[in-house]
Amino acid sequence: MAAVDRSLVANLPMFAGLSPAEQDELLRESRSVRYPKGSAVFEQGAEANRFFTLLHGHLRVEKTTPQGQQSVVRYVSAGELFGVAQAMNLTHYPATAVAAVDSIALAWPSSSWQRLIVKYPSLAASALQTVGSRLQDTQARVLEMSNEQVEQRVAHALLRLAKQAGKKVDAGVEIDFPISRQDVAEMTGTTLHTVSRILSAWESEGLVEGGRQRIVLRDTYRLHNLAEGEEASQVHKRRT
Amino acid sequence: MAAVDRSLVANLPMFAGLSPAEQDELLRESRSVRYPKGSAVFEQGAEANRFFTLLHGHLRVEKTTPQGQQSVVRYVSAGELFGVAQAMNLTHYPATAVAAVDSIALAWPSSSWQRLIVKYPSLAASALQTVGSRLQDTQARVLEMSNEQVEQRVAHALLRLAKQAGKKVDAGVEIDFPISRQDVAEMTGTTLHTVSRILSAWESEGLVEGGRQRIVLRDTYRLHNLAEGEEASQVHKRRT
DNA sequence: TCGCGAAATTGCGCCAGCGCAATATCCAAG
DNA sequence: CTTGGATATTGCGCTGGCGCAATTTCGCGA
Repeated sequence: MAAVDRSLVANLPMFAGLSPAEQDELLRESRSVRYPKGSAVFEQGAEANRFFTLLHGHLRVEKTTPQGQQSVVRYVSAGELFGVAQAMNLTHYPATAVAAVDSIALAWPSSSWQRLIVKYPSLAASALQTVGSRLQDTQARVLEMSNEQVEQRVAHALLRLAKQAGKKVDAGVEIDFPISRQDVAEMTGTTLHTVSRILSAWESEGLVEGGRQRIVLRDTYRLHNLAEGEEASQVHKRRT
Repeated sequence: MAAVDRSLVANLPMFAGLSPAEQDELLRESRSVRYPKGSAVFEQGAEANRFFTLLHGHLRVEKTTPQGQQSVVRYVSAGELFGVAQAMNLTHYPATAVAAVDSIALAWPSSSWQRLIVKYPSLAASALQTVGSRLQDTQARVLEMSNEQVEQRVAHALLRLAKQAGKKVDAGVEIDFPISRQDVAEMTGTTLHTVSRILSAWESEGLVEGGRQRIVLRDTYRLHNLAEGEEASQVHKRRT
């Protein structure tokens, strides 16, 4: 597809440790693809015939149980390697990736994976690290869900989102893509109702600023305290 | 240490795809270490200076939060590669591994990892697959904790344990290592009280058979139903 | 064999958070 | 501008499962 210049990708993790010539060659095997907001990059259960690096935008990765319940697994930001199912010996994608905003990704055929990692061992290292840090994150989430109250989990989730995709604005740090209360609920294992209540309470305390599909963190310090359980906020105590 | 014969390890995942000579060489770089029941193979936060393959026994991998709450991350069974923190670019172990029974592991110095994966690319593939399937498991757990009731989660946990470390006995399938109610609670994100209540209820329905640090599944079929939420058991309805 | 400590059981009361439902608000399409 | 659908807010009642605590059971070491 559209030719992508090496300079655009040279500092992506996936291309780290490769010579310019090698980077060019790797690039030549890829196609760049545009994904309009709301479209799926791949679907859970579909054959895993490509792997990707996100050049621009944000993806929401979600998983649906056989019973039909959905959860947001994570968000992918620009630069990340994703869809490497094949590398873990999965023949099918274990989740669905949907563009949260208009996005662009580089795609390689999965069939090249074996050949590529032999030729460029740093690719395997890159993948291992990607998968490893995802494992860390996911385990952290399990710990949170085991040991923390809903309010703390929501605080953690927002802080993580802000870190990963935060944009500085006057009011504070804004999550750089549209995200609904429902999405946050699916990330934290609760309901949109509870998330809405919590955010409303926080808003009235000046911790965050809400909006339709929009969240701005105004006081990350206090949110941090909340996340660590150092102080409970007043969600349930009605103002008198 | 004690010389380990190639024939003992040839069919471990880690040694798959290597020639006998290569297997021997890999073996020569390792030491085999005995871990008596209750002893730690490595501790969370310690420098990750070795990686392992478990030859015999079972390990419990647990993680403690800064606030001091503990969770059981998983159990390691014989044959598995573990402690590969270094491969994911972690300098310290993210969790503690404790021998649930007397166990034996092969240990390599982490410093060899880089050299070994260059020499034996199949090692990287092996690690990638190990980490990948752990990621799948962990994500499955997140889904469970988001969408399922405690009872279903406990059922899932037991079934997974039985699959991984089940020993057939007359009464059914027994988990092949000592496991307390507390352990199950820490795997499912609940309290030992609740687990105890659930197991008691199940016992009186003939689903399982309990004991001190001992669980036998008697009716995996009905447990499966429970796990999938097809039928709720009668934990709370007292018999009249 | 006894005694101690870990493991397990069980009753009771409470409350965080869910389910339900009504309403409000916003955005995009026509 | 209007309409319809998605998104968000909020009140109310209920309950699953936790916290607390008393008691029992079991296995191990002396």
